[in-house]
Amino acid sequence: MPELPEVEVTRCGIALQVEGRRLNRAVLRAPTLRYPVPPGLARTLAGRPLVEAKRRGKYLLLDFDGGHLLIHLGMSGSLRFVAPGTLPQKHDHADFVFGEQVLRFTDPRRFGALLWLAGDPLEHPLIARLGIEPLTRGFTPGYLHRALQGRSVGIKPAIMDGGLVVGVGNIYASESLFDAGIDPRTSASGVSAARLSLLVPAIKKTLRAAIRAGGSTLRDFCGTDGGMGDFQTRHQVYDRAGEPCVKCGSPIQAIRQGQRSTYFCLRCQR
DNA sequence: ATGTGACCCTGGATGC
DNA sequence: TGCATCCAGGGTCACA
Repeated sequence: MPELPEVEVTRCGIALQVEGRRLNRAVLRAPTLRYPVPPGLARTLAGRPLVEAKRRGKYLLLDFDGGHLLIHLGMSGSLRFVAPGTLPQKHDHADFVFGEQVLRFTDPRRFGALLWLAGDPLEHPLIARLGIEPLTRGFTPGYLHRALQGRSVGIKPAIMDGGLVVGVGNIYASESLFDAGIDPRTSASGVSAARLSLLVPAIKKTLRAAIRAGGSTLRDFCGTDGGMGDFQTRHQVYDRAGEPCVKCGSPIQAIRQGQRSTYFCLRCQR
């Protein structure tokens, strides 16, 4: 589920609910997710105030007094506030208790991660090599043009490469390329500067729209109901194979690129 | 350095 | 109903 917008909405909900509060207790039920969960993590966290909830790419960085809790949601992870005393279900791997607020980590596929970083999080190997944040001023057509020099891979897998730009996942890569009218199979270095000047705003627009839509359900996320809403139900191409293109009506194509599904319109994307 | 594929894990959908 | 197969929004790693 989680692409950058959902991670950002999650970060925002955590900031609103528990930033500045003390974590009384953590319950870790899974010894291993994508990586081993540090054995002493619950003890490490107990009693520390949460200074700030940050995000880098799809990584959540919860800055506690004296260290950083790094959380990645993987493909199936989520963080929800649940009422105290709510019984954990099968895939509820962690609870972070802030007084009456219980933040619960759920991840059926266990591709997520919980790590404790005592040092500078920006120097951690998982963070250090990440590319630029797409919603910053530095992410420009010129930046992307330089980053794609000499890259022969398709433009779609290229913009999903977290070493170039973070947070553009499989859904929004297809959506952004549709918005910009670019064929996802075009080699990355072969996309003209003029078209990159369409693509960069398209990526920003797509991500911002998804965050806003998620933001409209923020109260749900912050409340007890846990529903994060359906801010990704309005895809133009993703998961719409064979259905008519919203612009021209021709059937949406589905192909595989690098073991991932890509959706696009043959007529609108060249 | 870049590109490709395997792999991590569980569950849901589909087909025989 | 049961079983096999494939697919899924993430990312890392080994290897050509």
